[in-house]
Parts: sequence; C-alpha cells; structure tokens
Amino acid sequence: MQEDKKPNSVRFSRTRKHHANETAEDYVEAVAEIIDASGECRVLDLAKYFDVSHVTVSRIVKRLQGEDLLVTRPYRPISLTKQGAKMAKYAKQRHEIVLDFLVAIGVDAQTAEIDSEGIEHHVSSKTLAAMKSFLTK
Amino acid sequence: MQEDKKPNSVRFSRTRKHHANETAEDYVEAVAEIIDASGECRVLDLAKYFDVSHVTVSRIVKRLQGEDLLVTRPYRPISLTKQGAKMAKYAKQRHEIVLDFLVAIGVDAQTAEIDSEGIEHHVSSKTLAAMKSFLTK
DNA sequence: GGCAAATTGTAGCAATGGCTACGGATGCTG
DNA sequence: CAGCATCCGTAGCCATTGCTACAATTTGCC
Repeated sequence: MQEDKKPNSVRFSRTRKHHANETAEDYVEAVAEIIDASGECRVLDLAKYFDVSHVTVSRIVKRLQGEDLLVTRPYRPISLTKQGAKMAKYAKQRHEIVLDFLVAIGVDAQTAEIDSEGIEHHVSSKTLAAMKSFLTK
Repeated sequence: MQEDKKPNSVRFSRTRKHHANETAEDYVEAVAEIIDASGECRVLDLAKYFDVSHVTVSRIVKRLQGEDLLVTRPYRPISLTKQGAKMAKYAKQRHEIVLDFLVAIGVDAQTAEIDSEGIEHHVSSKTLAAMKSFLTK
C-alpha cells in the first residue's frame, strides 16, 4: 500500500520549470488570440494583454523564441512556430473546456473567466476528460 | 459595455506576489498537517514534503516568519501563528472541497489529489461555493 | 563528557519574471 | 525628407525559489 511512491515535486507544481511552462502556454495562447483578432502581434500588445511592462514581454519572447515556440526579429511582429501553434491550440481548447465547465456548474461568466485562467494550467488530461464528459452529459 | 475595466493582472496570476502567497498557503497547510500527524514540524519534514532541499525550506520559513505566519528559532521546530493557523484552516477547507469535487465529477482519487494541489490556489470564493453546492446536491 | 550523526543555517550561484531609465528603430505626417 | 511619436531593446536593479558546498548546532549513544 505504498501511498507515496511519486515525489511530491509531482504534486506541488511551484517549480521554476512548471511556471516557465505556464508562461509559455499563456504567451503562445495570447499571441494566437491577438493575431486572430488584429492581424499581428507586437510586444506592446502582449504587454497590454498581460498588464506588464514591455521589457518583461521582450525578455520572455526572447526565451520562447529560443525554445522554438515563436519567431520574431527586432522591432518586428511576433508569430508562432509550428510547435508554438500546436501548444496554443491545445491551451485554447483546455481553456475553453475549463471555462465552459465552470459556467456549467453555476459560476458567473466573469468569475469563470478569471478562475479558468488560473486553473487551466493545473488540469490534467484525466480531469479535463471528466470536465468534458460532464459538459456533454 | 466596458468589458475590460479590470487590468489583466487580475486574470493572469503569474505574479511574484501571487506565487509568494501560494507558497505561503502550501507551507502553512503543510506545517499544520505535519504537526497534526507527528507532533512537530521540522525543516527537514517540509523539505521531504515538498521534495526540495532543506535550504529552500529554511529560506521560505524565514520569510513566512517575517510575515507573521509561523514561528521558529534556529534549530528548533516550526509552529504556526494565530494568523498562520487561520490561513492553514482555510487552505485545508479549500483543498478538501476541490478534492472532493474532482472525485465527484469522476476523477480518480490519485489524479484528483495531484490536480487539487494545483487548482486550489486559483479557485475564487464564488467558484468554491459552486463546487460546494454541487457536492451537497 | 565527548564523538558522530543528523539537522539546520549561511554563502553564493542560476533561472525566471517583475521594474525604471535610457537609447536606438521604425514609421507616420507635415 | 525631416522630425517626432511610438515601439522596442539594453542595462541594471530586486524578489522568489531552486541548487551545492560548507559551517554550525543539536542530539543521541557510548
């Protein structure tokens, strides 16, 4: 009855790596959304989107470019790589399922929007499946 | 129809302040749990609990002591302040509701345990109320 | 009491993500 | 096409949370 085989690093996601991945997901999702809405995505668009300074965006964009998630050149718009687009697609799906699910259990739309942003990164595929199943029921 | 009065810093919780608060909640909850289980809580207990080095724990404990959430002295056990105990109590309640809720919608216990750790910090009181209401239905 | 093991603290490094201040590019507009 | 506004990059600061390596304290055992 070994109940603790897995290290708690699996349970507790307050790790640099996990956070970096959350950031990556939020950014590619935002880039996709902004391009979809306005045709192109600039550093300042992301800065406004996340309500942070352009400097913070700039550094993160550079990191994500190094991770082959997005592409840009100095003073140029930002676009997604194939890999980035794929991540954005999954992130969006997850986001929408969580959002719809929260609304389905009676959370008001505005609160659901806020909470789903935080929750989406912590929902495993199994939990996501349970939410999806709940929605189609 | 101003749909974006609130800054996105409210929606996107990837902020130092928010993370620091998550850490605080996880730590006070862990301290309460460990004391409850074994009578006292030491730095190494927390290190094992979170699967991090004792150094990381030591520094965070020092910070949380400064925030009046817990009390300790060098080479001595850790206990909660009144404020820390209150935070631990609410964190535990939230944790349990989220956990029970996930199980209720069909997530297996192990996955629910993992996901609830991540989700609990992002659930507003409104969403928590919706979960509670779902459970008692 | 004293030694050894276990525990905890300190020093110092890295990565991530906040910021302000400043300077260089780009692009619009007269 | 020149100048100005906007956008973006760089330099350099801080906080948080990881780490290893080493020092200090406590504790248990002989």
